Amino acid sequence: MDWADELAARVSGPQVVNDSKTPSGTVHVGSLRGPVILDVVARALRAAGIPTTLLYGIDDMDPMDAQSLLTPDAVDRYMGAPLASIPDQAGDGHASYARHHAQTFVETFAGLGIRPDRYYWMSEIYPTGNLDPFIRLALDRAHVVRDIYRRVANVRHPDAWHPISVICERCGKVGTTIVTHWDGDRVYYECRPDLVKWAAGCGSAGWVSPFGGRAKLPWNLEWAAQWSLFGVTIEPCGKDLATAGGSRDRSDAIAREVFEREPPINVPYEFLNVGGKKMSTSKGKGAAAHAIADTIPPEQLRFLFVRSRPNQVVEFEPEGTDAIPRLFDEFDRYADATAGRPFRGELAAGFDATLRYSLLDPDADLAAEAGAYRAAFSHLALLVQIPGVDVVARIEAEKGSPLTARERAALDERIISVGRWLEAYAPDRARLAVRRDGLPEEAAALDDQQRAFLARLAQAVTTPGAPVTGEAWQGAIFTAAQADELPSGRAFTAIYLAFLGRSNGPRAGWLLSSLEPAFVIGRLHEAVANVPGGLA
RNA sequence: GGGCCCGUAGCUCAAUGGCAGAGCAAGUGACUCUUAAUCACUUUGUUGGAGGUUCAAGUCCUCCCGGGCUCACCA
Repeated sequence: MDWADELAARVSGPQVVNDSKTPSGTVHVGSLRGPVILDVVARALRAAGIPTTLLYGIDDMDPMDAQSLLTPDAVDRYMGAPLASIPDQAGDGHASYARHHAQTFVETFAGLGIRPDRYYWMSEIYPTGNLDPFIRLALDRAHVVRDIYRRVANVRHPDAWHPISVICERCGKVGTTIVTHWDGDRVYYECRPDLVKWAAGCGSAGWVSPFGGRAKLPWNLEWAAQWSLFGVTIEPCGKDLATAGGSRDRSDAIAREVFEREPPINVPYEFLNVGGKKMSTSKGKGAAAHAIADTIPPEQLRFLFVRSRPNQVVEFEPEGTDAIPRLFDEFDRYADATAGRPFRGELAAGFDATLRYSLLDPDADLAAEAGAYRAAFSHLALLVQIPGVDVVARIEAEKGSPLTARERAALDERIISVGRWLEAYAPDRARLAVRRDGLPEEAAALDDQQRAFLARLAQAVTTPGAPVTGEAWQGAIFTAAQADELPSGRAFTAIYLAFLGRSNGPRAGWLLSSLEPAFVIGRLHEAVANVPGGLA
C-alpha cells in the first residue's frame, strides 16, 4: 500500500480535493510536485471506492507584486492590480496576464495526466456573490481575524484594519487599499500610495459595498472561504505554507473561528531539490528547471514524485550524473515487478500502486502498461549515437516481435529524452567519440594476442572487400577472434581501445560499419604496429 | 529569534520497537553473435553526536551538531 492509499483508507464519505495557484509566472518542475500529489490523492480515493471531486482554483484576483514580471511601461500602472485585470504581457492574444499564465499551467497539468473535474477562477467567483456571506462574516468578526493574526502569526494589524481589500474604483488596484470602517452595508477604504512597498495606490478614498466582486478577501481568508464554499475535505500544501504560524495555520484558525468549519485534512509536502537546493525560477536554476521537464516524459516525472512520501525531500541532480537514466531504470523495474517479470532486488509493498499512479491515464490497463516492452534508457543512449543505426528496427529485433503502437510511441518519447539528456546533462563518459585524430594512448594496453587479433581482422576485411553491414562486421570480428582463440570479450576490448580509447563500447560491428572502411583498416594497422610512446 | 522537515553504504532510498537491507555505482569472474547487454559472485556502515527509557532503539524521550525550508510588513 502506498502513501496515497494509506490516506484514502483513513477517510470515509465523499471527498472534495482542492488546490489553487496564483497565475503569476511560469511553472517549473519543482512546483509540479503539488499538482501530482493532488492528483494521486484523488486517484487513490477513487480507487478505494470513495466518490471524489477534484477542484483546482486559479487565484487570479491576487495582486501583481513582482515588477520583473511586467514590461517596464506597465509597472506603475499595474503593480498591485489583480492579475485578472492586467493585459497579457506576452501579447499573444490572451484576455489577461492571468489567463496567459493559467493556460500554461492548465496545459502543463493536462500533459501530466492531471485533469481536475473543474477549474474555478476567483475573478469569476466573486461577481457571482457566492462569497458575499463569507465577506460579511469576516467583516463582522474583524476583531477575531485581527486576534488570530496576532496570536497565530504574530502579525499586528491596526485596530481599524478590516480583512478585505477593495478594488480601487479609480485605479483598479487591490494590493494598495485598506478598509478602516464597516457599517454593515458598506466599507470605507483608502487607496494609499505607501501601504505596501511594491505598489503605489492612487490616494482616492470612499464608501463602497464590498460585495459582488468589488472587493477581495485577503489570501488567508480567501483560502478558508474556498474550503467552506466548495466543501473541501482534503487539501495538500507545500511546506512553505505549512510551517507553524504560516499561512496554513492562519487559514485553519480562520476556518474554525470565523467561518466555523473544520479545515480540510492537510497533506504537507516537501520540495524538489536540485543539487541540494530548492528549485526556483528566480535563483538561476529556472532555465534548468524548464529543461528538466522537457527531458523527462510525463510518466517518469510523475514517478519521481509518486515514489517518495510527500514529507520527503526529493533530491534530484541531473547535471553530469546518471540520475535521469536511473529514474527510467527504476520505472522499468517497477513495471517488471508489476507485470510479474523477474526483477533485480526487492521492492517495498505498494510498488504496483506507485506504477499505476505514475501512468498518465488513470483508467489505463495496469497489466498491459506494465507488460509493455521498454528499451533500457542507457541502451538507447548508446544506439542513438551510432550513425546509421535504425534504432526502431534494432529495438524491434531485440524484442523479437513488432512493437505495438503504444510501445512505439513510448520508444519515440524515450528517444527524444535520450537526445536531450545527451545534449544537456549526460556525463562525458556517456558520450561516444571515435578518436579520429590518432591512435588513443589507451591502446598501449593492448597485449600481443589482441594485436594479433586486430591484424587478422584488418587482413580479413581487406582481402575480399570490407563488410558493409553491422552484422557482417560483427561476424568478421567473431571469426577473427575465434581463429586466434581469443575470448570474445578481449577481442571487443581491443577494438574499443583502438577506436574509442576505452575498454567498452557499443556493439562493435555496428560501430565499425558506421565508419569509412579505409579509416577502420588504417586504424587497425596503427594499433597493431604502434606501441604509443611513453611506455617502455 | 520561533517553527517544521530531514540526517542510514560512494549516490538515491527501504526497514508494525525485534538478526541494518535494496537499487545504482565500484570490484572479480563467465560469455561463439544483445558485449555500456546478460549472468554469477564480492566489498562498503560508530544509522550525524551524547545521554536516557526498554529484555531489545535506525525507530520512542532529552540535549547538541549539520543541512533544508519557513514565519515575524505578501500571496
